[in-house]
Amino acid sequence: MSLSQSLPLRSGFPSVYEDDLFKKFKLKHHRTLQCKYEIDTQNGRSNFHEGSLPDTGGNRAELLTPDIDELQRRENALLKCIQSPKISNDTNMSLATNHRKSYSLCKVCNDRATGIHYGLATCEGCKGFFKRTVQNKRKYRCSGNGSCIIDKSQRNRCQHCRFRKCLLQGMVIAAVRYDRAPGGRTPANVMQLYKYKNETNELINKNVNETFNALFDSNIFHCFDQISTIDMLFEHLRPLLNSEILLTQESIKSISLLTIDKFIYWFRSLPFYPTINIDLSQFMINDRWSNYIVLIIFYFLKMNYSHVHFISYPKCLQRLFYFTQNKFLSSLSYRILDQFFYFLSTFFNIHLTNTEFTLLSILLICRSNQLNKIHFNSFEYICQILHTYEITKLPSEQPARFNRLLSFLEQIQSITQILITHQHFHLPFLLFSS
DNA sequence: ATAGCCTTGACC
DNA sequence: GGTCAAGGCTAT
Repeated sequence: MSLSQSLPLRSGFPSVYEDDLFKKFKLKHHRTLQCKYEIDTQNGRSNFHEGSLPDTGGNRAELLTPDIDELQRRENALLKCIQSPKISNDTNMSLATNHRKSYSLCKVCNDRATGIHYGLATCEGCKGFFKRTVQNKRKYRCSGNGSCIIDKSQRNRCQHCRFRKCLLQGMVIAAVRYDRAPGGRTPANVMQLYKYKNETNELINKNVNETFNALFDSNIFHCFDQISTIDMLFEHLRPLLNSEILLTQESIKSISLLTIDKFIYWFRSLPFYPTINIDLSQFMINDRWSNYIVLIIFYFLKMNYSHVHFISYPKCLQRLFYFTQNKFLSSLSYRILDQFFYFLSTFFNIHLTNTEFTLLSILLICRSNQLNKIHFNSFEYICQILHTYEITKLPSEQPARFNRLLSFLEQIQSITQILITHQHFHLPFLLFSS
C-alpha cells in the first residue's frame, strides 16, 4: 500500500460502522497503517510528527527530541559497553528489591507510582506517555529553554522536557516491545540496562543529595549568608568601585582571571564536582568565563547600588568613548548599550538572594549542549534545587520568579555573546561609578 | 493526547 | 494461583 493511499484512512472511517467489533478492527487496522507509514518514512520521507513542527532554523538542537532510532542505537551501544561477567543474577535480584522499596512516587512527576515501568517507578500517566512516544517515534520541541519543571500538575505542559526527564531518570526504550506482544517477562538484556541506569542514577542522586544538604544546611550557604564567600569573590571587583585601579584591557583581564580562579576554587569544593568528568578550569577558560563575569558584575552592582540609575546613560557613553579612545561608535554600539541597560534594569528589579545568585552561577556553568549526560543531570538537579528553594522560600512569587531566573541564564548568555562578538566586553566594567 | 483501569503471559 | 510488567482499551 502506498503512502498516499494509507494517509487519508488516518483521519476516520464511516461512522455507520461504529459497533464495538468494528471499533476494535478499526483500531488494529489503524495501528497497522501507522506502523507501515512510519516504516515508509524511514526511507527518506519526512516524519509525520517532525513535519508538523515549526522550523526554528536548527540552531537549538538540544530543544528537539532526538530521533527514537538514534536513541535506540545509543542504548544498544551502551548495552555492549556494560555487558560484562560482573553482572550476575544476584545483582539483578538486588535491583528488584531496590525497586520494590521505592514504589510510592513517580520518579518523573512525583504522582503516585503504580510499579516499575520500563525500568523506573512511574505513574500510569508517565508509563503511557513513554510508551506512546517510543511506539509512535514521536519528536517534541521545547518552546522554553529546555528545563521545564515536570511535576504532577505541569507534566503535560512540555512533552519534550517530560520525555527528556523520563530518559534522564533511567527509562529504557528497549523495554517497549517491538512486536507489541502483551504479558511475558522483560528480556535479560533489558534488565541489564535497568540495572546500569539504576546504579548510575543512584550514584548521581547520592552526590546531588550531598550537594543539596551541603548547600542548604552546612558551611557553604552559611558562608554565603555571612557574605564571606561572596565577599571573597567580590574582593577583586571592589577596587573598581573605589577607582583604585585604572581601567584598561589588561586590568580587566587580570580582574577576570582572579575572580574566575576564586570561583573555580569554590566550585571544586562542591560535593557533586567529582561526577563532572571534564576539566572545569579548561572549560571555564574556553567557554564560560565571560558569562560568569557578566553575572557576577551585575550582582556586585546590585549589591552596591540601591538603584538601577546609579550611572547615567550619557556618562556611560562618555566612558565608552574614553575607553575606546574616541574610536568611532557605530549605531550597533548604541543598540548594544540600549540592550545592556534594558537587561540591567530587569536584573535590578528582581531582588536576588545570595542563594539564587549561587545557584544561577552554577547553572550558568552547567548549561551547555556540548557536555555529557551526567553534566546534564547536574543542570537538571540544580534546577530542581532552585525550584524547591523558590517554592519554599518565595511561594507567593511563583512560578513567575522561577521562570524569570531561568530566562536570566539565556539573557546573560545572549548579552555576553553580543559583547564578545562586537568587542565590547569592557562595557560591564564601565558601569562602576565612583 | 492523556491516564486510569483492564488483559495478558512468563516466572515464582 | 499470585505477582509483575508488558500492551490494550476508552472516557475525558
